[in-house]
Amino acid sequence: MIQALRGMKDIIAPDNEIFTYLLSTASAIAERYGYEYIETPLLEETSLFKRSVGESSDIVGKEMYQFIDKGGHDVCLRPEGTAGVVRMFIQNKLDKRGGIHRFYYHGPMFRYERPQKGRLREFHQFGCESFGEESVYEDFTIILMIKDIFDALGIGYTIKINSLGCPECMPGYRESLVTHLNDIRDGLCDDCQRRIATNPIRVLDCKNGSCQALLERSPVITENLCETCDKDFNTLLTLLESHDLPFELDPKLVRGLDYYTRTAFEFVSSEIGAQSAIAGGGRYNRLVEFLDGKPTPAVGFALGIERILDLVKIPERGRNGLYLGMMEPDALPMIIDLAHRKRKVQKVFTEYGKKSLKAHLKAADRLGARECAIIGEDELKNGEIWIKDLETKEEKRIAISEFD
RNA sequence: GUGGGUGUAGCUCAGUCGGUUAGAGCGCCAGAUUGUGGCUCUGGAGGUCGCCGGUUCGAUUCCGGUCAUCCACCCCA
Repeated sequence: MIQALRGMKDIIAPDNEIFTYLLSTASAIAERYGYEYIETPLLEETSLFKRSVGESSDIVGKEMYQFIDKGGHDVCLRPEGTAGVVRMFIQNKLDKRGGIHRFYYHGPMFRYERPQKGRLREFHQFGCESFGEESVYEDFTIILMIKDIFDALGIGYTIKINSLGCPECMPGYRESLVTHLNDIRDGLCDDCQRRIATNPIRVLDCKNGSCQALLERSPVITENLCETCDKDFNTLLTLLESHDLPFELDPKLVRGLDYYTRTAFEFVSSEIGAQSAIAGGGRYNRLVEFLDGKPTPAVGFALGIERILDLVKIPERGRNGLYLGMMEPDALPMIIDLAHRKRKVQKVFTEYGKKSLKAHLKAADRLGARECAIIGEDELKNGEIWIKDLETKEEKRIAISEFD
């Protein structure tokens, strides 16, 4: 038997309904915030991710589905969504056009990891990217939008937030951090010793207990921000407070992707196991420039659909649709015609086989239909159809021509 | 990449200290006076006991390998 590849899942009942409900809910909210739908290719040139996500990241270093295509091009399945949207933004010269551009997207992402709860090799994200808006109020608004989405889906969360500074304050901080890290170098794990050279900021969120103990006296990023970054960060925190958003400061929150500047945040849930980040994002003012575009401030986020699937509370849906069946084979053509007519306005189930009334009712019930309409011997003779409302139990018999 | 758990009916799981026809609940199908769903009762269908190999007179059961899956580390949404 051929089965789906490791870490890849079919989205079937009951998840399929939650999946589409989630997407339509999130999309509707994004639209209200002025975002427009965008779709970008699943396959991109590998260098796009090397330059945006960062070669030092695990995602690019060891988790990409990367291969050489028949034309000899180094390509890979996208491991995340932001890079492709930024590429699209630049390629279409939207950076030169100026103004504000806001996009939302959703679709599959691919990372070659060991699967576990909340972590698949093919998984789905819903994300938003806002280009051209420098104001920290945009950072806040995007967080507010995520709140609206999770509230609409009935999902609880807390927010972890940090500021990673900007080109003005980050280099100075990085330098003092590296100095400190070199002092404690011998006590750090192998990974961290390597990170001092490649990406010292990442040492901060090392999960190794002994590293964390040594890091206690290391300089704190939020205490070393430049005036602008500090002011913005405080504005953001004040806004979060005044809107009752449950957040906690986390100076060790370093987004795993290299392109973030200033605001970095993560929405976490305590109900879903070790992979607790259900959404993450932040500001990435430098990324457009890194990818050869005109410097453009940007902020965005992505949420992991599979991670929140079990948390979504979907509104109860009652019986819906019409079930059509017959007890006399001669009536089948009428059923087919009627179904076609009815489908212009509602959901219709048709049964092609001759069945007892009891079997029809049972089938209609199981399908969740609201009405069960049957043509039997008597009805066929009189050009009528028998209809029962499965909820109110009301029954009636009317002329087929008048059934509409 | 590392560690641990699990693979028996469509689903959730029992069970076999190695021995004839491998079980339950749910689900499915059919009946319970002829054309009335959900509840109840009765009956029925459905399983190469993940796969390969070893030990044995004999393996679903023991051993090894393999694959899959789950959980955790790591990583991240």
